[in-house]
Amino acid sequence: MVTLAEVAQHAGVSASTVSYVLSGKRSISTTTRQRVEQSIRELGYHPNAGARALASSRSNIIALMIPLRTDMYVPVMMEIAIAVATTARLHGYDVLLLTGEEGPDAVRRVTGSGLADAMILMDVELEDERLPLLRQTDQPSVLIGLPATTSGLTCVDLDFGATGALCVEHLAKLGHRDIAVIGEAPAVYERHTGFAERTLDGLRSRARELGLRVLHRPCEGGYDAMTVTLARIFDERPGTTGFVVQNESAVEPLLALLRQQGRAVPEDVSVVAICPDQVAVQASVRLTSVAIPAQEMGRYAVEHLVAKLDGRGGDDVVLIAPELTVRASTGPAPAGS
Amino acid sequence: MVTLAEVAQHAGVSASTVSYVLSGKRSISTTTRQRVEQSIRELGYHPNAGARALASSRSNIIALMIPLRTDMYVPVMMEIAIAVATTARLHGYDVLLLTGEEGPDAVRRVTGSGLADAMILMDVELEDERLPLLRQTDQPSVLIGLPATTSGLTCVDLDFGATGALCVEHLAKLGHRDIAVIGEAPAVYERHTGFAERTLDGLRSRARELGLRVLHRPCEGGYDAMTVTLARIFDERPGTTGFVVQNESAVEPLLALLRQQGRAVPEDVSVVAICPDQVAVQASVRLTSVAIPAQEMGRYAVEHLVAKLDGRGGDDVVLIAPELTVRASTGPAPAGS
DNA sequence: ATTCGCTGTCGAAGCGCTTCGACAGACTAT
DNA sequence: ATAGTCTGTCGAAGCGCTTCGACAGCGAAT
Repeated sequence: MVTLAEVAQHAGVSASTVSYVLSGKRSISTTTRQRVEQSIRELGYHPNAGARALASSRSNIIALMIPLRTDMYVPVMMEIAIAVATTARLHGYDVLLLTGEEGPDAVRRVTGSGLADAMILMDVELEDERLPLLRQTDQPSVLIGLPATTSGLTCVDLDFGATGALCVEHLAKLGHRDIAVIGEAPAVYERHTGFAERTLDGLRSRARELGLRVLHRPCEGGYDAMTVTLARIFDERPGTTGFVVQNESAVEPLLALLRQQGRAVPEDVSVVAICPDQVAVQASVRLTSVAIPAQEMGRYAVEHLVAKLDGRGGDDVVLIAPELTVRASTGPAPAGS
Repeated sequence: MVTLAEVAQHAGVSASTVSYVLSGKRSISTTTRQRVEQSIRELGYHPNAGARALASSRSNIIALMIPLRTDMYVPVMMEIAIAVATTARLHGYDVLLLTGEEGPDAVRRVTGSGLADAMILMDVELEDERLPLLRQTDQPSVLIGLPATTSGLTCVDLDFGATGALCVEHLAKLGHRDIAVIGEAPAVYERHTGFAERTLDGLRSRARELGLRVLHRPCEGGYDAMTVTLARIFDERPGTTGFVVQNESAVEPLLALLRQQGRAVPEDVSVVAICPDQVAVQASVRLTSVAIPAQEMGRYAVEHLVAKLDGRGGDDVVLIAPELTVRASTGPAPAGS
């Protein structure tokens, strides 16, 4: 293992000079710099991460806490994780992967040990146990998601309220009057993750303004659950022609069942989904959808943290404006309805 | 930030004693141990990761290199990542998330800087550029996947050869004679990731022994590609009654198209998939499938590394035996065929 | 010619921990 | 009673780096 001292000796300078070449924190003459850089290359030197962290009290690592559950939003989480890792590298940071399993203890461990300089938390609940710890520590953090109170915190999320409103507006514009919302599994509402409620609130209040009727049904994914849910919906509101789906594992079952019942999409029934673009494009009908901006959230989170670690920027709640992409699953409401 | 020295002072012992309490590397009297542990709790002490890494040349971190691509096997990769993170924590390790983007440089960086004690590599190609580096370094590593030559390496993977054979055996036992294999996208074969070829080889040679006919067609996911592929298959082999699908994004399109063409599953046509259980269960027909043992691979990789870091165990190639779960998509071949 | 302020370099201290050798004291075996 | 063996604890060295203050050398300003 090559050390700073060896590089220094090889280049005929002192260790501190090499360090300054590396960090750029003091000016170094061009000739010296080149000589040092040459030595670094020749010897294949890599600074020791531990020593660096100890001396500078900076680990150049960002911790990313992902939910343990793999039953929901897997592609979204993956996309966020990859965006975080990629963006972090761009700024010279590495990413430590934590699972939600450890809960608040993980936060304590990371802040206490100096393992990471900052944290990104996903799957934030309204009254998340980790929040008090984040507020106490002076280590920067970003939440992906929105808790009940955000004072002293930095958050980024899709504006789910606006998303709900946007979906219903689109359907209204096409002449649909009776809207059904296929929501997340009941467990999601019980866990108080917030985004599902926010979507619903935004959707309902816009629907009220536009004079639409809304029926909301939580739904586990899969064919069996969807069969029951759909039957109930058409029972209660036979005139339903617009669907908003927020559960990606309900999308394909819904389409299959509608087909099976002889209801054509989009001629008889329109469907808007809130899901990653990939799901929308790969479905059996290309879905009009509002995408979940996973990449953008991941990138924003890292960039905010980097800025904060550099002494720039403050707390901040960013709600990303939803964008609705029209594809093949929505069309004018049928004349007879 | 609380340091070892402060704990030592608080407990009225020397710093080294506290260190030995923490590591258990020397015997400590019960009374002293308890006093120290008490102080640790009272002060909320967490050892500084950097200092520890520097002094012990052990970071207690395992690096996990995941592919950057999010177009394939996302749930599998996520499951592996989570299994790795969870298992690692169980053994006192944390996980550093690297993307494949950096390629061999990432390997150099990690081994050179002592950022991690060991690495797990996913998405291994037959002639992977990272392999020479792994062979050089004395840092333990595990590949998830199988390169062309495995000498001096540790690998774990599903036994895709046996998987192919198992699928074809199952169909043969049910009386199917004409089998079509829906493979991965052509790009996968060109990238030489190996598993697709191995599946095919195993499948073909078992089919030959059993006297079955096999037609193999690579296939991009999605409905349009599947439509073309399926048409060609029934064109060339109208008597095809058994399908083996290795591309999870082709599964649902295939089922939909078969339904649409009036071919009932499993009465007219049987389908075996090679995919995560979750996909198999959530499909519109519950699929007979061979699962990809993501958790098991992740866990094995970590446990092997931990053993190696503790000075136990050596190089080793582990191929996990496939298990076929019979669900609702396979049945006896139709009488007339 | 003297002073001043740069620029570029060096030496040394110290970050918080692990680990090695030393050793006091309590036992056991002779 | 003596030597030998443990057990439990301590002090000190050092891991490889960053960073602070010091300072030599130089050109610009007086």
